[in-house]
Amino acid sequence: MATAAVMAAIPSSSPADAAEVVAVAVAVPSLPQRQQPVFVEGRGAKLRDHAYSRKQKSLGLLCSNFVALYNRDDVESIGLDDAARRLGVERRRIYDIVNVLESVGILVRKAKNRYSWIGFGGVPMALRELKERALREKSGLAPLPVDEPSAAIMSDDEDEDKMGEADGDTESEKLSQPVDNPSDNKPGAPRCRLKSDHRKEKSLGLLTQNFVKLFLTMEVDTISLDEAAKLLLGEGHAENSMRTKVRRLYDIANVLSSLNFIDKIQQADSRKPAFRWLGSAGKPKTENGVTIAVPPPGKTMSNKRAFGTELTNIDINRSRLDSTIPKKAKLTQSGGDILKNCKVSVQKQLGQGSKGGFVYGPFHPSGARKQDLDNGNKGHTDSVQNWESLAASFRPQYQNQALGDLFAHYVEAWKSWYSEFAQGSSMMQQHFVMPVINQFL
DNA sequence: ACCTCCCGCCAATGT
DNA sequence: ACATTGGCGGGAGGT
Repeated sequence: MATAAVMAAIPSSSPADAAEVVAVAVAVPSLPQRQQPVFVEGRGAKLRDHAYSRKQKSLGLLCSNFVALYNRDDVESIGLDDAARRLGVERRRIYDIVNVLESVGILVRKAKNRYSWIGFGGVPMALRELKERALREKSGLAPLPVDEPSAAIMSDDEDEDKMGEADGDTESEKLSQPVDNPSDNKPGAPRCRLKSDHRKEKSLGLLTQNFVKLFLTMEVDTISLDEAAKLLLGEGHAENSMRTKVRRLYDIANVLSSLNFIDKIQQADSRKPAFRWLGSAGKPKTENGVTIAVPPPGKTMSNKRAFGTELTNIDINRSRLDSTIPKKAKLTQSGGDILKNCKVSVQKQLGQGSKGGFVYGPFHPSGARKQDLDNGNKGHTDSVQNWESLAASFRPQYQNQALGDLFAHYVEAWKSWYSEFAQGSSMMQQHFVMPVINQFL
């Protein structure tokens, strides 16, 4: 029975598809050689010319290709089918990629089968959001309701369900246990939106966010996957669910790794592999994951990552920008378009001056050119670069009238978007969204 | 032998 | 009823 799966694994893609993949890879300006799609020689010989290698199918590589394919000025909405076809993978895999990209703000779901490319510029805000939420949860403060909008970032604390598990196996529950969400139980909880969100509680997107939260709030910037799994899961370690959780974390780690959010390292002592958050020191990854030391200047192993720590240096005064928040607007068509257009314009604007001068910051997409630091005026952008400065560097560019106009819409879109899941606690948007946006205006 | 983690079945959701 | 999404874990590749 199960053999069918095994058999199917090999063929998987028709020669035509393979060709397409190659084409994409080649077409991409400069994919760092570390994850060249086509062939991974893997220094160990043993791979016959025709050999099938899972490395060629890794989520990380797929993510790199995905980014390389869509991280450009003219991308508009992304169709899942199209993506799958062009990348030569089954649809299922696209969901994996898209889910984590969305949870870190690089994409937004626009509609069924449709996503909008936000780009790396959307990351700072998403992470800030995440961190805030994480800290809030940590301090036991109200969990910020939030929900839905395709957007990511939904609350949830140490999702722990299914602790107990007493006695032997009995995996009885499974799809039973209405369980709703234990989280979100503040006094006078306005509304329990459970609705059997049970499924969502385990979504890859949520898990991704929780994983990232770990880095954003931990004192150390390194963690092994099973430590993470242990944390993310209650301590009610159900050896079984633990294994599954770790599997998922591997998936996530691989794509985050390909985005350079994190990288795999060898824990100094225990030899145990672990992942390190590359907060503000994005450096091109090397060959095959495992970083070759060369920590950027000022980077020390146990040095606590202070990413986004200074998110408070942003003034809270929200200038005019009347807060009418007209309607809800789910950031569907119109909203998304505005957003997209704005992004395109901005990038265009920024890019025109010095080609390749656009800085992605620490999370420099692996597919982007790496000599983008050549513009001397910025100085050494590498180590100093962090999202805050990235945001700051944007400001001067927006003095342009037309852009300013565009931004008004942009702001509007974000406002309504955020108000959507900030319903109830509008303070959130004042604390984060507004300040950030104000910076731009 | 253990670590990684791809693959695709099939249930939950959405239209 | 059909189409999308995507949890899940078997089990094979990698080391």
